[in-house]
Amino acid sequence: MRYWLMKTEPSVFSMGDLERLGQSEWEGVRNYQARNFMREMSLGDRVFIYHSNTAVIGIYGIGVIVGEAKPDPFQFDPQSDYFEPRASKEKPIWDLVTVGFERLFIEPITLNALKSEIGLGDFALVQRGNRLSVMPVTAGQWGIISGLGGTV
DNA sequence: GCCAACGTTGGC
DNA sequence: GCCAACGTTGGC
Repeated sequence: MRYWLMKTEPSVFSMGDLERLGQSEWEGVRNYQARNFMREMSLGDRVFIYHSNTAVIGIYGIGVIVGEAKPDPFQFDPQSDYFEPRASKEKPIWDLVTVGFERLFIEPITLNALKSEIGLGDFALVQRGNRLSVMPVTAGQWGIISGLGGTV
């Protein structure tokens, strides 16, 4: 089993939405590196769910991969913001995975807390200018982050 | 709302 | 293949 982190803007889709729905397809990823990471995901992989562009930025809970990568149907929909004119059903470009709800933290693990944790210097999320919306988390990083709270 | 950092596009 | 221009991300 591997570990990951996925970002979301809570005004679009939040950890609370995931809890309410039980699971959700993670459409709209339009970055090749992020897509390639999604293709590496396996059933049962754990995912930190991170809220960006919000008042309290940080990790709000844990999800689990319940559906592996498959073509994102929104790329075929001209009415969608996620439409991709270069894609066809024969040659899709973008994928999505399905994320299931596992746990909502009582309090988020804030970006500030992650940044001040000495053992997380190599973590892509806390490096300057990082814009990747899907990234791997090592088992060591997962352990450190889990120890920062949230699960209490 | 600002703007630095970054990925993508497209002309050459 | 280079790289300037452009659009987007995301913290502040």
